Parts: sequence; C-alpha cells; structure tokens
Amino acid sequence: MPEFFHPDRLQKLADLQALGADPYPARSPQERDRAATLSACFEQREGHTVTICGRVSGRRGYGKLAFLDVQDESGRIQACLQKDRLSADDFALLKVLNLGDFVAVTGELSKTKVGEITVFGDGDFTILTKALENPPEKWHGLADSELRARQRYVDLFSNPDVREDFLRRSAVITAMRRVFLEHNYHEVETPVLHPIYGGASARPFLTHHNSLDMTLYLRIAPELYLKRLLVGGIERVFEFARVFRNEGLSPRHNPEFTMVEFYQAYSDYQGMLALTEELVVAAARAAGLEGGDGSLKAMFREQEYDLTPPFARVRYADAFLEHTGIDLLDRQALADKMAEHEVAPADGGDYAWWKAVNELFERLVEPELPGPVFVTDYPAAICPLAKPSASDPVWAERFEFFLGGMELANAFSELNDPQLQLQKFEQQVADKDDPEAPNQVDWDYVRALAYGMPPAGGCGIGVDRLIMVLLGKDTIRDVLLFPHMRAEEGLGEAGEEVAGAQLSE
RNA sequence: GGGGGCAUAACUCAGUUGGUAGAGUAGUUGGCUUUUAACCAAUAAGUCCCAGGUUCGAGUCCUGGUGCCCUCACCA
Repeated sequence: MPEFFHPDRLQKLADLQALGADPYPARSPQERDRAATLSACFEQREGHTVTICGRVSGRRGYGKLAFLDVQDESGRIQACLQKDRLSADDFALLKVLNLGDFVAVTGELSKTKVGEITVFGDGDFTILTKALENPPEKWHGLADSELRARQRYVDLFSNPDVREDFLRRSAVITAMRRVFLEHNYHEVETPVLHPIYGGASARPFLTHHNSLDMTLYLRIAPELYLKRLLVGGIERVFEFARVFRNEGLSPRHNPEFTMVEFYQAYSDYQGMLALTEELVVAAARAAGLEGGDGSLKAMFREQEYDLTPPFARVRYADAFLEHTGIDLLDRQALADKMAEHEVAPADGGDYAWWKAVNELFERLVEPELPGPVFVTDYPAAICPLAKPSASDPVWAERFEFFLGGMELANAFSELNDPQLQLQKFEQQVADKDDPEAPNQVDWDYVRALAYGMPPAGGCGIGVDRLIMVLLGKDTIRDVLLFPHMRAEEGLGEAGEEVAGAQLSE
C-alpha cells in the first residue's frame, strides 16, 4: 500500500486540530473573488476588502510575514499574511500550512513594493482543506506521462496548461451543441447496452445482464437508435455518444471515445456536409484558433491546417483517379493494382470487390488527403447504411471528412428502403471473414424502417480526434481526461473480479 | 500481437570500469516584515519496478516477467 498520508502532514493536521480548527470545514466564505477577476479589475477593486479561495501553490515565508500563491480555476493570485494585521490564532495557522492545502484569505487588495497585485490578509484566514499528500515539484510539475494520465487530478492542478486545454475541450463541445440547438435539433440519449451491435464495423465489448440472463454489447455506435427516432417523428436529433470498441490502444485509439451523431429528416448528405463544416468551424473558433484576420488555422503534428471555410470537396472516384491514375470502372487496372499491393477480394461478389478497392483507397489515397477535405460519393457496395444514388446506384450518397490525416466524420443520405436494408444486413452477417461484421440482423431496425423513415441525412464526427487537431495534441490521451490504462499495481482490488460483477454465473 | 526504448526518494533527475545510494524541489527544525523557482543553517527520507542468475561484491552485467512510451498491424 503506497503512503498516501504523509506522516509530517498527519502531524500538521493534529497540530491544526490542537489549535481548535477544523481541517475539513463544510462551509467556505459565502462570497469570494476569482483570482483572474481581481487581476483584471484591479483599478476598481484596489483598497477594497476581497476574499480569495484556492490551493496554496507557492509559499515564501519570513517569520512575521508570508507570501502565498493561491490558485483557483481562473488563475493565481498572491496573498500576503502579516503578523500585525492578523489575529494571533489565524497567524498561527501558517505554522501548520503546507503546499497543496486549500485556504481562504480575506483582506485588502493592493500591490506590493515591487508592484504585484496582492491580497493583504487583515480579516479571516482559514484553512479550508488540509492536504496529506505532497504536490509535485513546483517548477517542473508532473512530467511523467503515465503519472499524468493516471493521476490526472494532479496533472490538472500542477500544470496550468493542461487545465486550460481541457477547459478548451469543454468549450468546443459546448460550441458544437449550440450549433445544433440553433438548427432546432433535439439532444437525446439512447441506450449504451445493445442486444445487437451495429451502426459501424468494430468488435464490441461484451457484458451480461444477470437477472435477464442475456448477453449485451456496449454500443459501437448510436446510429440505429437515433434513426428509430426519425421513424418516430422526431425530425432533428443529436447525441454526444460515448462508444466502445474492443480494439488495440494507440495514440489515436482509446477503447471508449466520444462521437457526436446527428440526423435530420428531409435533409441529405449534402445538408450534413454543410452542417459538418459549420460545426468544425464553430469548434475551431471555440478552441481559440481564430486569427486577427478571421482566418482559422490549426497546428497539428508540425503541420498547419487552414480551417477557414469553405473546405475542399472531392468525389471518391476523382480522388482515386487523381492519386492512382486509375478509373474506378476499369476493373482490369484495379485488379492489377490489387495484385501489386497484395490486396485480394475475398470472393467474386460485388461487396468483396469494393471492399478491396476501398483498401486500396485507404492505402494509396487517404495519406494524400491531409484535409480539411470532404470526400464524397463512396461505392454503394461498402455503405450498408447509405442510400445509393438515384442516377447511378454504383455510388452511395456518402461523404467522409478528413483532417490532420485522419477520418473525422462519416455521413450519408440515410438508407430508408427496408427491403434493401435487410438485404445489406444479411450480406454483412454472412461475411464470416469479417470479425467486425454485426452478429445478427437487427430485425427491429428493419421493422422500424418498414413503418417508414423520412428521407434524411446523418453524420457522425469523432470528437476526440477533432479536438486533437484543434488543440494540436499528438495523442488522444492528451485530450481524454482519463484515458484507459492497465490496472495499477498495489492499489487494491482494481482489475480483480468483484463478487456480483461477474460477466456470467 | 511483432520490433525498439525507458523504470533510482513524494516530484524533477544524476549515478564513472561492477566496489558503502546522490542533488535540486517538496517535507521537518531554527532564523528572517515586501518576496516571487525568496534566502541562510540544520535535518529526515529509498523494495534502485519484480523474480531469478553471474560474481567475493549488482542500481550497473545476463535471463524471464510487469508497467509505460514509440513504432507496425487492426480500427475512428
């Protein structure tokens, strides 16, 4: 068992109690000022009595005088505690104060001799929370990337940039939500536990419901439930959905991640394209990427991306032709290329053929698409949930959005022909070679379509990856507050089977 | 899962050819009423990731394992 409770600090806590103080009072001062506000509005508040609350992040003591750095969410401000301006009891608290403790200081807002804005304590000085663990080194902060992720709470308070970045993530999501609401969308929540997994191709996590004795899957996408809502007559829906995919970890993959999916009746993939562009632009603004001239530029992996709209659009077939020199209708040239790259269709069927073509696309074309760019009109055979083009059913009304070398969004004119949908489901389920294919036909979804789903556009955006690009973070771990980690040794039962929480029995 | 790298005090890091485990910060004690990585003095603190092996002797060399990072594969 690691030592969480530092013996010296336990002694200080006892000393604090001996002074008659509560180390963990329930109440804080009713009114308090934020550090950033006091700095910004110093002229108006100078000479007035103010109160600050926060964590002590620095301390410079002089016997009868001490300077404290007090840190709240908004920033840092200095407090000065002097023996001749405080009660003897309050001044004695300095003796039992450690870095990392939370305090409240009431006093006059003024400046020191060297001009630093400072709260000169002359009213109440209280310890609001006694910390029993040492904060990290004050100059370097917490640097070890594993510790930063495992103990994000420490990372957040000891590295101000980290806190700033996560608040920017929050602002980005708020901005996207605002765009949806401006377009009269409704925010909904759909199940996370799915009896049949679908709406994407990925391996699921399994779980088990004890009293129903049934296997359930953590959702890999909310898509099929959101479209049921279109059937039900809710015309514009979105969900910021945590989804779970049972695949390897990497700088771009976490087993659970956030997608925002949205569906709009009486729209189509072109409508989704326009809205996606609007969302990305709003997100970029919220991330603070707007330059003085109104342009939006993101730096990601040492490359600059211009997010000033409109973004480029290119048809799938045109992009393929441009980067490989091959016409997608030229089967012989494609077959030659497949042989060259050791890509082989699983069988003679259309589905297998186009899957192989798409593998070429991912290998040869996608790396040439740094973005931002919309690739439109995908082969219909590999789009089981997209509506084929009326003018040429080889192509589906679908686009993907690429940025920073990653696929960030995927959208279609939603397939609403129940018979065609059933056929596509059956085809997928029959693909035994694909471990990511759905486990069974989602009959209820087919039935829902049978009642009629209005023509609609739908789209899913990978929120974490979008934020990676906007904040210039190389790894997804840096945009997730608590990225998945293996169980830490020596911390107790984490990772062990807990009675009542088994998958089965 | 394959390949490469890292693991030393609470934190940031040194550690020579294999020869008694080190510094700074944080902590503790004392001094100091305008500092800001305050300063001065004293002091405490280690499963050198784990388990084996080689050796008179291992933080250091070898084998195996664990965790993390990078990379490839799969994926968003």
